Amino acid sequence: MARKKNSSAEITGPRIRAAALRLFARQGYAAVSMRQIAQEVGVQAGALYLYTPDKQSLLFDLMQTHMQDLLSELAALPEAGGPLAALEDFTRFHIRFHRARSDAVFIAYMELRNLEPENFARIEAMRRSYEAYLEGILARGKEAGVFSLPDPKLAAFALIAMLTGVNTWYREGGRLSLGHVENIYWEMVRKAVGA
Amino acid sequence: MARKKNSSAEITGPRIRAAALRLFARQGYAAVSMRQIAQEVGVQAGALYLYTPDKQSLLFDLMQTHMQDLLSELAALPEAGGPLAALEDFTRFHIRFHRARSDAVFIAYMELRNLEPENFARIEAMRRSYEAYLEGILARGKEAGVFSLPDPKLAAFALIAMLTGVNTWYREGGRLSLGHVENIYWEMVRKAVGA
DNA sequence: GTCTATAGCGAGATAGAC
DNA sequence: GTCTATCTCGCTATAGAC
Repeated sequence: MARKKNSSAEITGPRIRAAALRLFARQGYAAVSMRQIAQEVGVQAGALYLYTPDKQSLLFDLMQTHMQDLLSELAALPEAGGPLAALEDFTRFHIRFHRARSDAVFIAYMELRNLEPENFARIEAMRRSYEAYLEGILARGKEAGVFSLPDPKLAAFALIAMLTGVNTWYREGGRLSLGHVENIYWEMVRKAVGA
Repeated sequence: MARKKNSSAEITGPRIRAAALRLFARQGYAAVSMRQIAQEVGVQAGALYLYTPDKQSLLFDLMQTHMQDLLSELAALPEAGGPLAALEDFTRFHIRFHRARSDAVFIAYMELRNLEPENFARIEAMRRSYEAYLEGILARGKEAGVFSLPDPKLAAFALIAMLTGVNTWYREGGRLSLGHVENIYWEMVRKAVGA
């Protein structure tokens, strides 16, 4: 029989992380107090330290989990036929994944400077790995003559920035559905790489 | 005869703003203390309050000045012949302007959430005005049949995000000069709008 | 596992000497 | 115009009761 004495206790950890994610995204890591997080969860501030050694670790956990999810979902994408199909899959995946986790995306970009050097290096390595995946698609497409682009590395930076930018303006229930947005951005991406 | 008694005093205001700009960009508004700013300038914390009523006003001044500079330099761009030339001018202007003020750009984007509602609204209005300028170029080009793009508004968002992204990776003395980067991005922009 | 209480610190802002 | 000194507040993190 599974332990069940206090079911609410067993989900306090995830609830703390969820509250921290929301608050860090809205106000910024430095501006959020542990008391605020505790209040959001419905516990006292001291209780948080049963789940995290300190505030910095809480931030790092959120960012690390986010980047690990990103890389593992990317790896789970079905194999595409050629560079053009792979680029379309990447484009649609990037928009959907980032849109679904706008708080984590915002934190992973904005709070890098609040990480201690060692933690920063770990997150950066994962980010570079993600960029390298796209750069690989672009380089292969260029070699195969499918894409026409001057510099795969810069193109990867440019496309990722462009696609992530959807998060700054897209709102549920607006003029366009996310599927429609995907189509429009995919058309711009396809043209930008000369395909 | 101009007042000259204490020349260092006359430049304390600008030095405070410069120090705040640097520190806010590197550590974030909430993480920077007035004492830190004062130390950077070489005065005591209390002296800062001769130049700003409080910390929030200091942040708002920096952001407002930045946006005003952006809009006035944009307005000072020479008239371009057609939409294609106007788009190229905008592209190169955006990259150069933002690259030259990366601290202010970072703050203007990241610290929006630390502004009081009224201040936020003022900065947002200026940002929308800048976006509208690009959207106008794109809409005119689309109507004239020079550009082929599905949605001028989304294209404006996408291109601005893409161009601003240069700031996240470009470093002086790297593989490419800024002029070279401009050329590469301009080629991607031109293709993306189907010109 | 959560609470109350608090230690220890540093923050923003102000008062008054010079 | 700048300094020193200080008020008041809120913060992170910990101790110990339950």
